[in-house]
Amino acid sequence: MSQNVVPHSYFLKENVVALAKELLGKRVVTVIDGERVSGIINETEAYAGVIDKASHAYGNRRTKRTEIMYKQGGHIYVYLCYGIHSLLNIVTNRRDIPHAILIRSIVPDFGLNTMCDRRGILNLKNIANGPGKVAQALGILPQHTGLLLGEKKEHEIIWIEEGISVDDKLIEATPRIGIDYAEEDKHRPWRFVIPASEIHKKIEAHEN
DNA sequence: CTTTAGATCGTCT
DNA sequence: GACGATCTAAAGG
Repeated sequence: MSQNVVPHSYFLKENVVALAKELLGKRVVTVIDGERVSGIINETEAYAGVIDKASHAYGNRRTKRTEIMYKQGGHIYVYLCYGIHSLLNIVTNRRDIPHAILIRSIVPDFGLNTMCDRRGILNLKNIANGPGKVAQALGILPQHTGLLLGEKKEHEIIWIEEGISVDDKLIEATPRIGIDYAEEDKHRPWRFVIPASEIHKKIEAHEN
């Protein structure tokens, strides 16, 4: 069932922007609280560390919170935003290069019931289309910071699978969301999106 | 459909 | 002490 797992070494790649784009179409899987759920990634943002004013690690900022970003690629960084929302990031690049990719949206393809329970009943279409919703649907919390992709810890595990192929022409690149403070870096087109409808087509075609 | 306000707390200044 | 890599409900058009 879990063939085509992407090894965490995949996230050692240097180009975080290219990597964020490549993540589209891949599948995130979690087993947390004994519940397995997964979804196809359809929106990401790249955060280019030291040189990127939108990044928590801008200017080589090293604090207790950002320390995880300086580990090798493939680690999980979960940021608590507005005191309420957990945001799921994957650290990339080699040790001491604090790059990260924010997963902003997934199209659920397994464990819909569990996701609905975790989120509270809502429009199925909007169950994981936003960074806070993604983490909540997957059962991810700030305490999961430090997990390495594919490595089980206390019966909890998160990994990435190849998922589905995506047509490059469907990918839209836009400025990142919610980073007005980032001055000249706020316009960089480092957010990548595929319409959820396109993912649905692929998922259905695959099942038939 | 769009706009707006309120929730809520760890982190850094 | 201020402020977020956000979401929702409610109110208005």
